Amino acid sequence: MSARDRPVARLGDPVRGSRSGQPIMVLFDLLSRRWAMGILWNLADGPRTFRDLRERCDSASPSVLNTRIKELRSVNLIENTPGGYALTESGRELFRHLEPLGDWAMDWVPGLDRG
Amino acid sequence: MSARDRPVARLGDPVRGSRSGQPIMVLFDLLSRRWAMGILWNLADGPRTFRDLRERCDSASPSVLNTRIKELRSVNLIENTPGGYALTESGRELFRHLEPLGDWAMDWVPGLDRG
DNA sequence: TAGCACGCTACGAAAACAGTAGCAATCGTA
DNA sequence: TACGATTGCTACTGTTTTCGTAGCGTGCTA
Repeated sequence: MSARDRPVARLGDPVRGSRSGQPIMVLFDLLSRRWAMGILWNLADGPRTFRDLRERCDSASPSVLNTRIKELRSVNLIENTPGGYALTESGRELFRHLEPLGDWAMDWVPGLDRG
Repeated sequence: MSARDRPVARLGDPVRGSRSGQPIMVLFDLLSRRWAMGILWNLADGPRTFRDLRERCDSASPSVLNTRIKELRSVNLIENTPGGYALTESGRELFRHLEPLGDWAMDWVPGLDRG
Protein backbone atom coordinates (compact mmCIF):
# COMPACT_ATOMS: atom_id res chain seq x y z
CA MET A 1 0.00 0.00 0.00
CA SER A 2 1.63 3.21 -1.16
CA ALA A 3 1.37 6.60 0.50
CA ARG A 4 -0.80 7.67 -2.40
CA ASP A 5 -3.38 4.97 -1.76
CA ARG A 6 -3.45 5.23 1.99
CA PRO A 7 -6.47 7.25 3.09
CA VAL A 8 -4.60 9.64 5.36
CA ALA A 9 -0.99 10.74 5.42
CA ARG A 10 1.33 9.29 8.01
CA LEU A 11 4.15 11.17 9.63
CA GLY A 12 6.74 11.85 6.97
CA ASP A 13 4.46 11.05 4.06
CA PRO A 14 3.97 13.51 1.29
CA VAL A 15 0.72 15.23 2.22
CA ARG A 16 -1.50 15.77 -0.81
CA GLY A 17 1.02 17.95 -2.56
CA SER A 18 2.77 18.85 0.66
CA ARG A 19 6.06 17.10 1.13
CA SER A 20 6.99 18.16 4.62
CA GLY A 21 4.85 15.71 6.55
CA GLN A 22 4.90 17.93 9.63
CA PRO A 23 2.18 16.90 12.07
CA ILE A 24 0.31 20.18 11.75
CA MET A 25 0.32 19.87 7.97
CA VAL A 26 -0.92 16.30 8.19
CA LEU A 27 -3.75 17.59 10.35
CA PHE A 28 -4.47 20.54 8.07
CA ASP A 29 -4.50 18.20 5.10
CA LEU A 30 -7.08 16.03 6.80
CA LEU A 31 -9.24 18.86 8.09
CA SER A 32 -9.21 20.80 4.85
CA ARG A 33 -11.12 18.11 3.02
CA ARG A 34 -14.77 18.79 2.34
CA TRP A 35 -16.98 18.31 5.41
CA ALA A 36 -14.19 16.97 7.63
CA MET A 37 -14.58 19.72 10.23
CA GLY A 38 -18.33 19.82 9.71
CA ILE A 39 -18.58 16.14 10.57
CA LEU A 40 -16.63 16.60 13.79
CA TRP A 41 -18.77 19.61 14.61
CA ASN A 42 -22.05 17.78 14.01
CA LEU A 43 -21.03 14.74 16.02
CA ALA A 44 -20.02 16.83 19.00
CA ASP A 45 -23.42 16.75 20.66
CA GLY A 46 -24.01 13.03 20.31
CA PRO A 47 -23.95 10.03 17.97
CA ARG A 48 -25.64 10.28 14.59
CA THR A 49 -26.61 7.73 12.00
CA PHE A 50 -25.20 8.05 8.52
CA ARG A 51 -28.35 9.61 7.14
CA ASP A 52 -28.87 11.78 10.16
CA LEU A 53 -25.34 13.08 9.88
CA ARG A 54 -25.83 13.63 6.19
CA GLU A 55 -28.85 15.86 6.78
CA ARG A 56 -26.91 17.92 9.29
CA CYS A 57 -24.15 18.37 6.73
CA ASP A 58 -26.59 20.03 4.35
CA SER A 59 -27.16 16.82 2.42
CA ALA A 60 -23.53 16.40 1.50
CA SER A 61 -23.21 13.76 -1.19
CA PRO A 62 -23.04 10.29 0.37
CA SER A 63 -19.90 9.43 -1.58
CA VAL A 64 -17.97 12.33 -0.06
CA LEU A 65 -19.48 11.78 3.35
CA ASN A 66 -18.57 8.12 3.28
CA THR A 67 -15.03 8.89 2.11
CA ARG A 68 -14.61 11.40 4.93
CA ILE A 69 -16.03 8.94 7.46
CA LYS A 70 -13.54 6.29 6.37
CA GLU A 71 -10.69 8.76 6.69
CA LEU A 72 -11.78 10.02 10.10
CA ARG A 73 -12.28 6.46 11.31
CA SER A 74 -8.89 5.39 10.00
CA VAL A 75 -7.21 8.01 12.17
CA ASN A 76 -9.36 7.20 15.17
CA LEU A 77 -11.23 10.49 15.40
CA ILE A 78 -14.67 8.98 14.97
CA GLU A 79 -16.04 5.47 15.44
CA ASN A 80 -19.16 3.50 14.61
CA THR A 81 -21.11 2.76 17.79
CA PRO A 82 -24.44 0.98 18.17
CA GLY A 83 -26.01 4.43 18.47
CA GLY A 84 -24.40 5.66 15.25
CA TYR A 85 -21.20 7.45 14.37
CA ALA A 86 -19.60 9.21 17.32
CA LEU A 87 -16.45 11.08 18.28
CA THR A 88 -13.72 9.04 19.90
CA GLU A 89 -11.75 10.42 22.81
CA SER A 90 -9.23 11.83 20.33
CA GLY A 91 -12.09 13.29 18.35
CA ARG A 92 -13.44 15.02 21.42
CA GLU A 93 -9.98 16.39 22.17
CA LEU A 94 -9.76 17.81 18.69
CA PHE A 95 -13.26 19.22 18.91
CA ARG A 96 -12.38 21.02 22.10
CA HIS A 97 -9.79 22.90 20.06
CA LEU A 98 -12.26 23.63 17.29
CA GLU A 99 -15.10 24.67 19.55
CA PRO A 100 -13.89 28.22 20.34
CA LEU A 101 -13.97 28.95 16.63
CA GLY A 102 -17.76 28.90 16.82
CA ASP A 103 -17.90 31.96 19.03
CA TRP A 104 -15.07 33.64 17.19
CA ALA A 105 -16.85 33.11 13.87
CA MET A 106 -19.99 34.75 15.22
CA ASP A 107 -18.01 37.90 15.94
CA TRP A 108 -16.11 37.71 12.68
CA VAL A 109 -18.66 36.82 10.02
CA PRO A 110 -20.99 39.80 10.39
CA GLY A 111 -18.10 42.14 9.70
CA LEU A 112 -17.63 40.59 6.28
CA ASP A 113 -20.70 42.28 4.84
CA ARG A 114 -18.78 45.51 4.53
CA GLY A 115 -17.42 44.29 1.18
CA MET B 1 -22.20 39.97 -8.31
CA SER B 2 -23.83 36.71 -7.33
CA ALA B 3 -23.02 34.67 -4.25
CA ARG B 4 -21.38 32.16 -6.58
CA ASP B 5 -18.91 34.71 -7.94
CA ARG B 6 -18.12 36.40 -4.66
CA PRO B 7 -14.84 35.09 -3.33
CA VAL B 8 -16.08 34.22 0.14
CA ALA B 9 -19.53 33.49 1.49
CA ARG B 10 -21.34 36.16 3.45
CA LEU B 11 -23.65 35.50 6.34
CA GLY B 12 -26.73 33.74 5.00
CA ASP B 13 -25.17 32.85 1.67
CA PRO B 14 -25.18 29.29 0.53
CA VAL B 15 -21.73 28.06 1.44
CA ARG B 16 -20.23 25.94 -1.32
CA GLY B 17 -22.97 23.36 -1.15
CA SER B 18 -23.89 24.25 2.41
CA ARG B 19 -27.09 26.20 2.68
CA SER B 20 -27.16 27.05 6.35
CA GLY B 21 -24.79 30.01 6.26
CA GLN B 22 -24.04 29.62 9.96
CA PRO B 23 -20.93 31.58 10.90
CA ILE B 24 -18.98 28.46 11.82
CA MET B 25 -19.82 26.88 8.48
CA VAL B 26 -18.77 30.03 6.66
CA LEU B 27 -15.47 29.80 8.50
CA PHE B 28 -15.10 26.07 7.85
CA ASP B 29 -15.85 26.68 4.19
CA LEU B 30 -13.08 29.24 4.02
CA LEU B 31 -10.55 27.27 6.01
CA SER B 32 -11.21 24.01 4.21
CA ARG B 33 -9.88 25.33 0.94
CA ARG B 34 -6.45 24.15 -0.08
CA TRP B 35 -3.64 25.95 1.79
CA ALA B 36 -5.93 28.37 3.62
CA MET B 37 -4.82 27.23 7.08
CA GLY B 38 -1.28 26.67 5.88
CA ILE B 39 -1.05 30.26 4.74
CA LEU B 40 -2.22 31.57 8.11
CA TRP B 41 0.23 29.21 9.82
CA ASN B 42 3.17 30.28 7.71
CA LEU B 43 2.45 33.98 8.13
CA ALA B 44 2.22 33.70 11.90
CA ASP B 45 5.89 34.36 12.53
CA GLY B 46 6.20 37.37 10.27
CA PRO B 47 5.48 38.83 6.85
CA ARG B 48 6.42 36.84 3.76
CA THR B 49 6.68 37.71 0.10
CA PHE B 50 4.58 35.81 -2.38
CA ARG B 51 7.44 33.60 -3.44
CA ASP B 52 8.68 33.15 0.08
CA LEU B 53 5.23 32.10 1.23
CA ARG B 54 4.94 29.78 -1.72
CA GLU B 55 8.11 27.92 -0.77
CA ARG B 56 6.87 27.49 2.77
CA CYS B 57 3.65 26.03 1.42
CA ASP B 58 5.59 23.28 -0.30
CA SER B 59 5.57 25.08 -3.61
CA ALA B 60 1.82 25.23 -3.83
CA SER B 61 0.80 26.25 -7.33
CA PRO B 62 0.82 30.04 -7.68
CA SER B 63 -2.70 30.05 -9.07
CA VAL B 64 -4.14 28.39 -5.97
CA LEU B 65 -1.94 30.43 -3.67
CA ASN B 66 -3.03 33.65 -5.32
CA THR B 67 -6.69 32.63 -5.20
CA ARG B 68 -6.38 31.85 -1.51
CA ILE B 69 -4.57 35.13 -0.86
CA LYS B 70 -7.35 37.07 -2.55
CA GLU B 71 -9.94 35.28 -0.45
CA LEU B 72 -8.09 35.77 2.81
CA ARG B 73 -7.53 39.43 1.98
CA SER B 74 -11.18 39.94 1.09
CA VAL B 75 -12.19 38.82 4.57
CA ASN B 76 -9.51 40.86 6.25
CA LEU B 77 -7.46 37.99 7.63
CA ILE B 78 -4.25 38.89 5.79
CA GLU B 79 -3.00 42.06 4.18
CA ASN B 80 -0.23 43.16 1.86
CA THR B 81 2.31 45.23 3.76
CA PRO B 82 5.56 46.77 2.50
CA GLY B 83 7.33 43.79 4.09
CA GLY B 84 5.13 41.26 2.31
CA TYR B 85 1.91 39.47 3.14
CA ALA B 86 1.07 39.50 6.84
CA LEU B 87 -1.70 38.56 9.23
CA THR B 88 -4.12 41.31 10.20
CA GLU B 89 -5.34 41.66 13.77
CA SER B 90 -8.26 39.37 12.89
CA GLY B 91 -5.83 36.96 11.32
CA ARG B 92 -3.74 36.87 14.47
CA GLU B 93 -6.88 36.25 16.53
CA LEU B 94 -7.78 33.32 14.33
CA PHE B 95 -4.24 31.99 14.45
CA ARG B 96 -4.30 32.05 18.22
CA HIS B 97 -7.17 29.57 17.99
CA LEU B 98 -5.32 27.43 15.46
CA GLU B 99 -2.01 27.48 17.28
CA PRO B 100 -2.81 24.85 19.94
CA LEU B 101 -3.49 22.38 17.14
CA GLY B 102 0.23 22.32 16.46
CA ASP B 103 1.04 20.73 19.80
CA TRP B 104 -2.01 18.53 19.68
CA ALA B 105 -1.04 17.26 16.23
CA MET B 106 2.42 16.34 17.48
CA ASP B 107 0.83 14.06 20.07
CA TRP B 108 -1.75 12.73 17.65
CA VAL B 109 0.11 12.05 14.42
CA PRO B 110 2.67 9.52 15.69
CA GLY B 111 -0.16 7.32 16.91
CA LEU B 112 -1.46 6.99 13.37
CA ASP B 113 1.34 4.64 12.36
CA ARG B 114 -0.41 1.81 14.13
CA GLY B 115 -2.64 1.38 11.06
C1' DT C 1 20.81 47.66 -20.81
C1' DA C 2 21.19 43.36 -19.10
C1' DG C 3 20.16 40.82 -15.45
C1' DC C 4 17.19 39.46 -11.55
C1' DA C 5 13.54 39.00 -8.21
C1' DC C 6 8.95 40.48 -7.65
C1' DG C 7 3.61 39.58 -7.91
C1' DC C 8 0.84 37.40 -10.71
C1' DT C 9 -1.70 35.09 -14.95
C1' DA C 10 -2.73 31.28 -18.46
C1' DC C 11 -3.65 26.82 -19.52
C1' DG C 12 -4.15 21.74 -19.99
C1' DA C 13 -4.32 17.59 -17.09
C1' DA C 14 -5.68 15.38 -12.93
C1' DA C 15 -8.18 14.99 -8.73
C1' DA C 16 -11.99 16.10 -5.72
C1' DC C 17 -16.67 16.95 -5.19
C1' DA C 18 -21.83 17.34 -6.19
C1' DG C 19 -26.06 15.32 -7.23
C1' DT C 20 -28.97 11.59 -8.12
C1' DA C 21 -30.31 6.83 -8.28
C1' DG C 22 -30.42 2.67 -6.27
C1' DC C 23 -28.63 -1.78 -4.02
C1' DA C 24 -27.97 -5.27 -0.08
C1' DA C 25 -28.67 -5.94 4.71
C1' DT C 26 -31.31 -5.31 8.81
C1' DC C 27 -35.07 -4.18 11.48
C1' DG C 28 -39.88 -4.13 13.45
C1' DT C 29 -44.48 -5.63 12.39
C1' DA C 30 -48.00 -8.54 11.04
C1' DT D 1 -42.90 -15.79 6.81
C1' DA D 2 -43.66 -11.98 4.07
C1' DC D 3 -43.74 -6.92 4.16
C1' DG D 4 -42.31 -2.19 4.21
C1' DA D 5 -39.27 1.03 6.20
C1' DT D 6 -34.66 2.35 7.36
C1' DT D 7 -29.94 1.43 7.53
C1' DG D 8 -25.06 2.04 5.49
C1' DC D 9 -23.17 2.47 1.38
C1' DT D 10 -21.91 2.15 -3.93
C1' DA D 11 -22.17 3.69 -8.92
C1' DC D 12 -22.32 6.93 -12.22
C1' DT D 13 -22.15 11.51 -14.69
C1' DG D 14 -21.08 16.25 -14.83
C1' DT D 15 -18.99 20.24 -12.59
C1' DT D 16 -15.56 22.50 -9.74
C1' DT D 17 -11.15 22.73 -7.70
C1' DT D 18 -6.46 21.98 -7.66
C1' DC D 19 -1.99 20.77 -9.71
C1' DG D 20 2.04 21.65 -12.40
C1' DT D 21 4.39 24.31 -15.50
C1' DA D 22 5.44 28.15 -18.35
C1' DG D 23 5.86 32.75 -18.70
C1' DC D 24 4.38 37.90 -18.63
C1' DG D 25 5.02 42.83 -16.98
C1' DT D 26 7.17 45.71 -13.55
C1' DG D 27 10.73 47.67 -10.86
C1' DC D 28 15.31 47.61 -9.07
C1' DT D 29 20.38 47.19 -9.56
C1' DA D 30 24.64 46.82 -11.59
